[in-house]
Amino acid sequence: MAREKIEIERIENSTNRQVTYSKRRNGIFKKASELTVLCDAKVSIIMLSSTGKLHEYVSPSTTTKQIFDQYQNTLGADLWIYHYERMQENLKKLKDVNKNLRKEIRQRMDEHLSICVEYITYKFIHDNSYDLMAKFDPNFDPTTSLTKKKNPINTHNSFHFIHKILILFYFSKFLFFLSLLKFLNLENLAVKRINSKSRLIKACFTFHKIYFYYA
Amino acid sequence: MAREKIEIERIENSTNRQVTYSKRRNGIFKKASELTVLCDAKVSIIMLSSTGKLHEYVSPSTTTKQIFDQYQNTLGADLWIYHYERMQENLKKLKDVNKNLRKEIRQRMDEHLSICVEYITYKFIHDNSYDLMAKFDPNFDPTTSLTKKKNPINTHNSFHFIHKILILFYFSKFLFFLSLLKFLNLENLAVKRINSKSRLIKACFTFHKIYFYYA
DNA sequence: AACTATTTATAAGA
DNA sequence: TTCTTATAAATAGTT
Repeated sequence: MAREKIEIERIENSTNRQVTYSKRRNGIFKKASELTVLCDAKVSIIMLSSTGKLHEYVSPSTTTKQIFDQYQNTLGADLWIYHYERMQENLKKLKDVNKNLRKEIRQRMDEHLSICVEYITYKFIHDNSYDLMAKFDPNFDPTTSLTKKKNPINTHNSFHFIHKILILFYFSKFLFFLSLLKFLNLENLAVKRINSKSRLIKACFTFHKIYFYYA
Repeated sequence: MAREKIEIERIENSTNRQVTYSKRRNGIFKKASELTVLCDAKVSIIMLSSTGKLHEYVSPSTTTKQIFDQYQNTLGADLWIYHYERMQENLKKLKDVNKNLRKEIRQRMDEHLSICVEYITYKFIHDNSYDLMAKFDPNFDPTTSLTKKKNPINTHNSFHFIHKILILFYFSKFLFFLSLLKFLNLENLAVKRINSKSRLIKACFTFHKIYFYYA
């Protein structure tokens, strides 16, 4: 469209190419502008020159991003938005899960504890209670009142027996703790604490000492 | 550029407008195509007609999205990508936190348990042990061996005393459980379980019954 | 969709 | 870059 007809092929002369780029770019933008007005259309043009420069045209009253968004929506191929929204959902779900986890730690601990305590208690009592009762009194009768006979404590015969019972009393508690620790997989802790002579195992040691002293 | 010159203003005749839109659209796309070849440029054109239809031109060997991405990068105003990446980071962090939380539940339970058991054990023993010892034998001497005197069980005087000791023995364990439950804020659980007659509280009831029976 | 008179765009040169 | 201008290309109105 000019002094000479040119072939539509890459212009090898760099200067010439840039001049043509500039002229034709303006021509296209002008045409786009006219189209916008004449036909009430919206146009977005992005151009990247061979030198890496960027030029854009966008119809007034809109933005390149708006038009690109509408382009993607219309195509229904907005993988970006798809992933973005999926990620938002995942994020929300994870936040909720996280919150619930934190909230439920205490609760789960309690549940676990209650089961442990219930089980080990039942087992310990079941294993030991009636045996002990029977051991010391095969004819044990709960209807017999102790209050009728008082203070047999000071008799000589009673003394060592009291000691023995007390030792069993403490030792059974010690065994109970060991069972509890074992059940809760805290044996190693117990061993460690024995070595470090913490309060718990100092107490256990006390029992231990008494028990082996008398046993 | 034709039979008549037209003013650049909205074409009111709808048919006319659509025809012009079609012709000029093709003209622009052709020009863009020529520019792409002549000047080694990349062009993206999105057009939205007044009737809502979408048409696009994009230089061969690229995509509209690629050009739009480059447009955004070049502008340095890619808030979308910014948010997307921030969200990816958050997602990763949350996943890690979540994983660690799950992993640490058991550990924390154990830690909590060990502290509870240690504390309540120490406290119970500290509060009760020596009092009980002293109560039954103010002159209690741990160096005295019980093994020297055996089987005082069958004496009449011993019988009710044995019962009393046994009751204290069980009751102290019962109290210990109550203390433990209370310390672990499981009192309500205990009450509930009593009502539902579970194994744990059946056992506690057994102690309870014995205690009040003799007390 | 094709035709064509006319306008518009632009290649080369300044 | 801009201006000029000869000429190619685009297109408005018509068929």
